[in-house]
Amino acid sequence: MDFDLGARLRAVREMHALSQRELAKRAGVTNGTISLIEQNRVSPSLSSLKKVLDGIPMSLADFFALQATPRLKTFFARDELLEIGGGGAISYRQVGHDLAGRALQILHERYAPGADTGKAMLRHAAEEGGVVLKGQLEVTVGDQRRVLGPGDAYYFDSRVPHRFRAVGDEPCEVVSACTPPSF
Amino acid sequence: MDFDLGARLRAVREMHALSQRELAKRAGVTNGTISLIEQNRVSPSLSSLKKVLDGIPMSLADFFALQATPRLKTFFARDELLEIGGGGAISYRQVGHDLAGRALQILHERYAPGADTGKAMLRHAAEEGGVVLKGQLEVTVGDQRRVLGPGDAYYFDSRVPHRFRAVGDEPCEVVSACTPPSF
DNA sequence: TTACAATGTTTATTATATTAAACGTACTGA
DNA sequence: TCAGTACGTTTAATATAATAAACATTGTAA
Repeated sequence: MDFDLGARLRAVREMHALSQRELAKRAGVTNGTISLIEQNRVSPSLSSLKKVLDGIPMSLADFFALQATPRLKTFFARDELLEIGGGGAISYRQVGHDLAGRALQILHERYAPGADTGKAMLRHAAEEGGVVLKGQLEVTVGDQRRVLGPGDAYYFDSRVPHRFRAVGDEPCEVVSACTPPSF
Repeated sequence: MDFDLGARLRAVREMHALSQRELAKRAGVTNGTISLIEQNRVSPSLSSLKKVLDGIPMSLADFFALQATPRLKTFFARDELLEIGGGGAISYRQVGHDLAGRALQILHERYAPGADTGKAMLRHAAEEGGVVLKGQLEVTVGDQRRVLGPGDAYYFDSRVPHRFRAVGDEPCEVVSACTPPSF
């Protein structure tokens, strides 16, 4: 075997918060069978593996498709987030460095008091949204304008001209997402 | 088994213009083994099936993908996820009202201490990411697991089974985004 | 026809997977 | 502290898969 069948089954089982005995009961096999499979001490018959996956439930196709999934970097520590506008009035921390081919761009944004994306109102394709965490953010989309506070959010077609501006005395913090990446 | 494994193997073998003996030789099994499998008179061990497919050659993922039925309604899987973890332990607010036709789904999520999605979801939505704002969130993606704190983030292919769990004493807060199902 | 080679199938034996039950550990509440 | 429970692991017995070899059929060439 060129992949760790046991480890994969164990990962999937634990992901579903099932004990070996609980899964065994649902699958109609014994807990010992699952234990031995997870330790790679046996190579299960397809009928057994099918029963076990039915108990989760997961299809054989999905189970084996997991090995074909290319693994990207998944977790990012705070200081690993790419600082895009560092030092300026507006700074961005981008979730994921290497965005090539990715379908989403997620940003943790900080606006200094009074910071403004400017009047240019960049137009990029697709859609965009975000949640305000701290401070007050004035959002202008087309002819609509509104000041958002913590917990407020926005969502719009980003082909419409738009603009962000931090108002008030304190810094403003936002998490936003847009698709596709516009950089 | 809810599908005809033997017939599928036979079809694949004949498609490649291989005799049972020729394939057996390449695979390192006996011709009898292949005959019995194709007649569904045995349920092959995974090690045997793997050897046989290697002789064709074809991956297990491809072999089982042949039976894969297109998963519709994956779009609603997220709602199911939230219902399961619901009852107050996990609350969320979706940015925007009607999700239909949108390119992005953005959620502001709050996990009570110990709250757990408890389910590994398989979705057709391509990618997913988020930023932790408060508390400690244990994120499991495939067989990778990590505890994230404020400012930390995650990003992954959401077809991989995944799970979120709030650890520690304080509530956990996250803003996440994912691309919609691809039909 | 005859002989031969290649095909898929079947069978007795051997190897292995699965079961049922026991085992060890850790956690929990009385 | 002591049961009681749930967990993963291990082991002897049993069920099943894999092998090696024989069997049956078909097609082809001498």
